[in-house]
Amino acid sequence: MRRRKPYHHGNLREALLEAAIRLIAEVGPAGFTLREVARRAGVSHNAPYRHFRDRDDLMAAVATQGFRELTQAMLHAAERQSSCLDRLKRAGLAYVTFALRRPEHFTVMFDGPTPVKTKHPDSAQEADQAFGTLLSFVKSCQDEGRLPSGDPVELALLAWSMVHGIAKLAITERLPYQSKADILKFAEFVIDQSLAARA
Amino acid sequence: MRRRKPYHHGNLREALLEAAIRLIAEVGPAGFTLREVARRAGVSHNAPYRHFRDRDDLMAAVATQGFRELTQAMLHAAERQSSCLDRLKRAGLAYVTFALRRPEHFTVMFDGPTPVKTKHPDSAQEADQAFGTLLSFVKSCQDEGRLPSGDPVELALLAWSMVHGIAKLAITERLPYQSKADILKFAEFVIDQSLAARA
DNA sequence: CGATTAATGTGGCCACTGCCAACATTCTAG
DNA sequence: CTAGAATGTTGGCAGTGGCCACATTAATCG
Repeated sequence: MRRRKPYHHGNLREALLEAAIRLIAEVGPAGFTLREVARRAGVSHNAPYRHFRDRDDLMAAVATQGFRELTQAMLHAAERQSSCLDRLKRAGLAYVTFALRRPEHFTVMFDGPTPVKTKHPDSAQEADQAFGTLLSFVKSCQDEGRLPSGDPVELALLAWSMVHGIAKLAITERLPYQSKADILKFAEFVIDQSLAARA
Repeated sequence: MRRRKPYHHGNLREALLEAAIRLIAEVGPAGFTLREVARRAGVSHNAPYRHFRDRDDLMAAVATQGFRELTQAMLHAAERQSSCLDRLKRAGLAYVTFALRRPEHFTVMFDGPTPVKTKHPDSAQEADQAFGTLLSFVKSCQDEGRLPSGDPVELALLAWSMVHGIAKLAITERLPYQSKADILKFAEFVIDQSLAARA
C-alpha cells in the first residue's frame, strides 16, 4: 500500500505501532499513554487519531500483531517434527515461549475484557487463526490415532487452557521459578503428563 | 478494631471497599476510578486517602478479600467428599466457579503485573494461603497413593495452571461456551482427564 | 500543468483523573 | 477541659483521552 515515503511523516501508522510496543514494554499496558506514544513518534498529541480511532484501537492493533506472531511461532516450532504429538508439544511450548518473550503483547492480547473482540474484528480473526493452528495439530493427531477421537475442539481447548494458564501465571510471576528455562521445563513436564496419559 | 460507629462517617474503609467492588463490577478494573468510589461512598474525593495509600492500595485490598473468599470456596467445596481425588476435583471446580461468580475480583487478583505482590504483603499472604489449600489436597492424595509421589508443589502448580487457564479464558469469553453450566462441564472434563490419567 | 479536494498533522480546549498541601472538624487521651 | 491525633473537605497541579477548528501537504482531475 505505502511503499515510498507516502505522506507528511513518512509512515506514521507503523511508527506509532512500534513506539506503542516499546512503550508498553517499558511501562506496561496500564501506564501506556496515547500522548506519550505520539511524543515518541515525534508528532503532535492528536496525530494518532488519524490512524487509530482511539486508545483501544491502538491496543487492538498491537494485539492483532501479537496474534500473528504467535501463530507463526507455533507453526515454526512444529516444523521438522516427525511425530504429530511432538508437533503438538512444540506448539504448546512455543505458546509459553511467546508469552515469556512478549509479555506485554500477551497481556494486551488476552486481558482486554472483550471490547477487542467485538469492536476490532481484525484482532478477533487473528486470534481465531492462532487457535485454529493448535486445533489443526490436535486433529492430525486424532487422524493418526495418537489422540482419542472425540470433539477435537474440546481437546484443543484443553490444550489451550493448559498452556494459557502456565503462560499467565508465569508472566505475572506466580510460579516459583526464576529463569525462563525453569518455566519451560515446568511447561514441558505439564505437557508430557497430559500427552502421556492418552498416548 | 472498630465495633461501634467509630468516627465521622461511620466506617468509611468498609464502605469504600464495597463501593469499589460494585464499581469494578460495573465498569471493569480499567474504568475503575478512585474519585467515583469516593462519590459513591458519599465522601469527598480525598477522603479515601486516609484509608488507602493510593489507587493500587485499594485494588490490593479488593484482591486480598478475593483471595480469602477463594480459599473459603475451595475448602467448602471439598467438605464432605470422601475421596481425596474428589476433594481435589471439587476444589478445582470451585476455583473456576469463583472466577465466574466474581470475575472482577479475579481480574484484580491476577492481572496486576506484581506491584500487588511486592508492595502489599497482605494480598500476597492470602494468595499463598489459597495456593496452600490446593497444595494440601494434592499432598493428601499423594499420602493415600492416589497421585504419583514426586514434588507435590509441581503437581499442585499443574492443577493450578489448569484451572487458572480455564477460568481466565472463560471470563474473557474466549471459550465457545455460553452458559456457566457449560463452562463448568468443560472444566470437569478437563479435570477428569487429568486425574484419570494417574488414578 | 494548475486548481480543487481529500488526507494528514497541529494547537486549543474540556472534563476528568490521581495525588499533594492546607485547612476544618471530630474523636480520644491525659 | 484541653491538646493532639484521626478523619474528612476544599483547592490546586500536572497529566490524560478525546473533540474541534485550522494548517499543510499530497493526490486527482480539469
